Order: sequence, then C-alpha cells, then structure tokens
Amino acid sequence: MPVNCCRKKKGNQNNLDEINMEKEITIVNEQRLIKLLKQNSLSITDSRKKILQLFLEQNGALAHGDIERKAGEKFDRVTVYRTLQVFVDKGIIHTIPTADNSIRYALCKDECGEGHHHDHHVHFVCNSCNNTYCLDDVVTPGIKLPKGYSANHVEVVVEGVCKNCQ
Amino acid sequence: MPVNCCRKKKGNQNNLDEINMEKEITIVNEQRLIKLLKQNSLSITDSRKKILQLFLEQNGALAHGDIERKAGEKFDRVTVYRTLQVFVDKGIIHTIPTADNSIRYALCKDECGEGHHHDHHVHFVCNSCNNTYCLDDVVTPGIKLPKGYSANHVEVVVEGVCKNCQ
DNA sequence: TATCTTTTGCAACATTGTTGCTTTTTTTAT
DNA sequence: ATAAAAAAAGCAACAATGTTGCAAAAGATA
Repeated sequence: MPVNCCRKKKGNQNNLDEINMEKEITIVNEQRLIKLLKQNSLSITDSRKKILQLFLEQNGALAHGDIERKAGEKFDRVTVYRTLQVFVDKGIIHTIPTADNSIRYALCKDECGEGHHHDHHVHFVCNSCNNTYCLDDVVTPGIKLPKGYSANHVEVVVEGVCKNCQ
Repeated sequence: MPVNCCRKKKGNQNNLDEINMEKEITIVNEQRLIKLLKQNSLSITDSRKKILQLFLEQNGALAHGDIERKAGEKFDRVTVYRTLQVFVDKGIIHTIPTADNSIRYALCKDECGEGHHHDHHVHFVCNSCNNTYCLDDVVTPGIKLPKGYSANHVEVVVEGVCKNCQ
C-alpha cells in the first residue's frame, strides 16, 4: 500500500527497521518491486522479487549465467529461465544479442508492455570489463534497405571501451 | 593449378567430365574450394571443402545446426565446430549475432584476413523464412556515442521481411 | 614412398536450455 | 482468517549445445 518510493521524504525509514534489519536499499526496493510486479499483473513471489531486484540494482545488462550465479543458491535454474521469460513477455526486460552466444537481459523503459517492446536504443558491449549497457539516449538510426526488404526492428550493438574503462 | 574460375570461357568444362560425373557445379567449386583453402594456408580436407562449399552454395547465413544437418552425416560434430572456428580465425567467414542465441555464420568478402575482420555491412533476419542475409551494399551507419565511450565495431541486425517473402 | 605434421573421430564431460509432473506458495472468495 | 482455486516453484529427467584430451587417420613434405 505505501507507494512512496518516488516522493522525497527525509528520515522516515525508521518505521521499517523492526521488520527488516537488512540494508536500507533492500527495504526501499521491496516496495518498488511489488509495485512493478503488480503493475504487470504478476503474482508476487520471492524469485521474481529477487531477480527484478538484481536488474534494478544493476547498471548494465545481465546474462542468464550472471543471474543464476547471483540468485542461484536460492532458486532453481528452471525458475530463473521461466522468470526471465515472463519478464520478457511482459515487457519488463528485453534481450540483447551478443556475438558470444550469450543473450543478455536489461530493464526496459516504461514504454514497453505486454506483447510489445519499444526499445529503440543502442547497446554497448565493453571489451574491457565485458559489461553490456543500454545507451538509452542513443537512438537507433534508420537503415535504408534495398528494394523489397521491410524492417520491423533494428538492433544496434556497439563494441568498444566504455566510460569506466578508458 | 588451373585457376580460371573467374575468367569467362565457353564450353571448356568437358575435360572434367570423366573425373566426376556429378553436377557440374560441384566440379567447378572443387577448384574454387581448394584455391580458397590454399589462399588461407589451410590444408585441404574433405570436411573443410564440404563446409566451405555449403557457404558458397548458400545465399544467406548458416547456423551451426544447419551445417551439422547438411554435413553432419559425413562429419563429426566436433569437426564442424573446429572447422567453423578455423574459418572465422582465418577471416573466411564471420559471425552474426541473433536474438535467439544461435550464432549464424556467413562468408566474408575478400577484405577480411587472418586476425582482422572488416565486415561493415548490415545483416538482415527475415521473420518469415527465418533466413539471415548479409546486405553487402548497406553500410553500417556511424553511431554518435556519449562522452567517454569509444567504438571498435558496430553490428547492425535488421529484422523484418525479406525480398522473397513479401 | 616414408616421415612428419595436421586434422579427424571418438569418448567423455560440461554447460545450457526444455518439459512434465508434484508440491508449495500465492491469490481469491468466502 | 480460512478454505478453495490458481499460479508458480522445485525436482527429475532429458535434449541440445559446446569443450577437451587423446589415439587413429589423412594430408603435407621431402
């Protein structure tokens, strides 16, 4: 019920201390996680909260393996597969193709919904730290195709060295 | 030695008829295959010839699975993996990342060589026939990256409906 | 043709992804 | 709050994909 994750309030997190003594960030996110799941008419389960949290805490994209490693001790491999699939279907995360045959997943911006993704940004893979980032502000360019071809979606993946690794 | 695959001559293929009664195209390619392998200082083996032939005969790109199916009765799975790896290393073929986690391979144009690929064209995946094509004439656009990022390579994959499926 | 080098096939294994079914958890309606 | 219904998780078994070491076979070299 208390959905105040976006409104600034100062020093009012103490009422939650007795419920959960873990890091503050966890508590804050708990609200956001539940809200996000409800918005997508998904039932609230531990694995969905945990995996969604990984994405919210993560700057870049996550490969299935990453998620399995970070959440795998608590959850079955199959659950991770199914959860990611549900998130993709609902438009919560999107996939990023990479050259090494390991699909990465990253959070969608709010325009995506069930059955329709609208991620028109460029993806960046750093050859140094091997992270994958969504460059949300870099819009995919239009591609002029030969006669007879029509495009549904354009995916651009740039490889190089990221901001942090220069 | 007879390296005349590119020069036009008329009606001179009969001298090969007694050696191999199979389809003409096979004979012609045999010369080309050997030439190509030698150019890349690779030893001439049945599997390399066969797999290279698949690429030369194929308009679009091939997934590992395709190749295994088409050449798999004669060759071991491991050989297919190793052959593709060698071809990529030598700059004979290049990889195309796709959203379904199945890397495709396609022939490189001559500018590629050992250790350096120069494939600057756009790739096209048809949602109807599921083929992947190199659009050799469509050059990858320049992408303006945020401050701090530097690009080594830009990969563009367009999804849509191809010429043949419209 | 004999020798040396490279490649292949095989076996075994590791990783990744899928499916069916039972148990557990979550939701919904009392 | 509780019981019934619905959804999700876990488990096991399997399928597909990819890797490695080594012995046998094929190719290159002289």
